[in-house]
Amino acid sequence: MKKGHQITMKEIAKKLGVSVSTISRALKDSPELHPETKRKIVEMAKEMNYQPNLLAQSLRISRSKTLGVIVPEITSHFFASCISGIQDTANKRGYNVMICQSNESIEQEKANIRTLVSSQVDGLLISLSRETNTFEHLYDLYDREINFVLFDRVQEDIPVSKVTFNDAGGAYQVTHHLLEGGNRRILYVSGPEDLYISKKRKEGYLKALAEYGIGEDPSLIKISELTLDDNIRVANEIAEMNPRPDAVFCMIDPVAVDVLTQWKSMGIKIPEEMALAGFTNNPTSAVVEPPLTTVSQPGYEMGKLAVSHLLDQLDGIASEDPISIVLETTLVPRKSSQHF
Amino acid sequence: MKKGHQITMKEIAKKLGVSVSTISRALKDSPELHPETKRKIVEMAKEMNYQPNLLAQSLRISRSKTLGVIVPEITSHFFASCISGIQDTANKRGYNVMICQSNESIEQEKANIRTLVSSQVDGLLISLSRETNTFEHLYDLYDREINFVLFDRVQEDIPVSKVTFNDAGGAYQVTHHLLEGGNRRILYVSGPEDLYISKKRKEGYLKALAEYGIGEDPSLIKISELTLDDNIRVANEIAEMNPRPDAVFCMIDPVAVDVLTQWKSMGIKIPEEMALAGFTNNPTSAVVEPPLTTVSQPGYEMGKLAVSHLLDQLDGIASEDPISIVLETTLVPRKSSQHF
DNA sequence: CCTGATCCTGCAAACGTCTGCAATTACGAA
DNA sequence: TTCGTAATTGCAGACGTTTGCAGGATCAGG
Repeated sequence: MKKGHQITMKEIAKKLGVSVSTISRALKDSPELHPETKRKIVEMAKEMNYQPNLLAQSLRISRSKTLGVIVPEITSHFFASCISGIQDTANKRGYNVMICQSNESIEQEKANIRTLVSSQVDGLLISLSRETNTFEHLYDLYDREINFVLFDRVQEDIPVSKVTFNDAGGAYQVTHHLLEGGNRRILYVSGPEDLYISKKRKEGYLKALAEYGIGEDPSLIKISELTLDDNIRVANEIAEMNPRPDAVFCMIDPVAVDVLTQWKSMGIKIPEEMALAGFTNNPTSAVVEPPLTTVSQPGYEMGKLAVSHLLDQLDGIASEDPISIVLETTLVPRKSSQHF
Repeated sequence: MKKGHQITMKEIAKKLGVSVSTISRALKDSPELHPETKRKIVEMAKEMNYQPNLLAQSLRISRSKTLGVIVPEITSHFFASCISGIQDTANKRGYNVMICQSNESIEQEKANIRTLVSSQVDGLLISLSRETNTFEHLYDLYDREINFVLFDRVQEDIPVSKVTFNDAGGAYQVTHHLLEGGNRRILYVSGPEDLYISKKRKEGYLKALAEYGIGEDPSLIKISELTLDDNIRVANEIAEMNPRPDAVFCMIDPVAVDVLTQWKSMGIKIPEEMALAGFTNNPTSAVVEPPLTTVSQPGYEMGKLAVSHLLDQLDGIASEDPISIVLETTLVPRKSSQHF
């Protein structure tokens, strides 16, 4: 199987004895062309199965009609949903999408940015990696006036548009729910502390506690590296606490699921012995036993909004000033939190 | 924020008072250049933060170093894993990847092919949509000598390379496992009959039965459209059967999970009343209660192999003759199948 | 029959890069 | 000093499109 050969305008032109410019005009339905000529060309193009060379086109008009997307990992259901929303919306508006994953590595993230920029994408949608705690590469994009929008895992200070969930609000909802259920000693399992969502969700957690007159108790905050091993470590540590907390709120569902599984293997009964809750509403959370109380974040919607705003910026519809879009989350109460 | 401006070779050339061709040669480390000139240029390029315009480059050499990927849906964990494998491997070999989803629609699939071809991808990796039961668009690619490889959801007759799982083998494994467990009346929940995997898995199911001297029983085969509603319908139908089957083997995990959930809500005990098994080993299957017996398909590996072979073809390393790579699956026995 | 307008089409340059070839310079040897 | 050769650089055309401009044809009106 050899390198496929694509029909070009030149070949259509030769076949019909007209110039390439005429072909070009015919195919974009220019009004300054004789209808008959146009008809013949369009017909011939279809017959020869002509497909425009987007590369050449992009080069000429210096717009690629392509967007770049960088997510930490595609295999996460949440990010996959975001991507899905981005794709569908971008396609509807005539844009293609190049997707990269940083695999939670800042170096990979930088490399992704480089290739996407080299590929002349018209704009970028970025969700930062876990490792990303320095932001020169983003400021660099900013300085070069390359359009981009941050979503979900954002950096707050940089003056570009961002789409986030109301993470603090979601954490507040779930903590409040646990408090209402009668739980008072509520433990928060956080991710690494410099993560945007770690901070925000802790904020909401503390706010809910405060409303019940409960102050921050360092012994009721644990930090996991978010790996399976570390989640198990945390689960074990909690199991050994004396007294144990009434309830445990994990920053993300996978942690809660790992903790739950570990506890089940130790014979700890949930929710009888402790209440448990997560965050994100992964598909998994609905089917574990007991079903996991969590907070739902519509990823598809987030992707859609992020890309819509980026395209509005590119098309000059949106104002040039960066905005911050905050999506609300919804509490999904399930059996795992029915402790009392 | 205005359209970002990229540094070009021309600007470096002007700044240094040399020609563009010299810049080009310096940047690709041509040996026919004075070392000193080369050094100066490379230095200046770095200082000005020059990034090559991949579009122009691709146009010039008529190779885009980009591959196109089409999957039915990104949000499926299995396909996300494939994509991940494809990405990592492609990047390692200097290729970029454009990902599209067909959303299980043949029209979308065709549209995806069109845009990817227009984008001058060097090759395609395609997993067919559920709707795809006509294949002109693939033969068209073939006729135009565009390299592509089919994976997972393939069409058998078309003379291109394919990467699949031993679906029949996997179904055999799981059916055999159920038989060994003492089950005899084993019901198979299939997907739409024209689907490649529906057929293959049925094949393995029947083969295992045959080895136990059991023939095909049409009343023990149900077909689901693979939607939630239809899975529930099937679950109900099975529940109402009299006598019920000993065991149920679902073509894919999500069906098994839906069925399980429905049965639990009806108070049917699994595996006490019936054994249950799925296929694919989704993350969900490990955490449902009871954990679901299934067959694991390493998607990351599949993606890796598919893209490796495609790149080998492109680079002329692999023979031009299409090959068929078949990956073996592994039985993952869990509690849901411990009926007797 | 002339003039001007209108309609249609082609020429050529441009987008940014690569590369065969020609041109220039430098250098050593005779 | 004069060549020949090698080393270094530039020119120009190409990849496939798009588009401003100019040119040719046609036509109507005077």
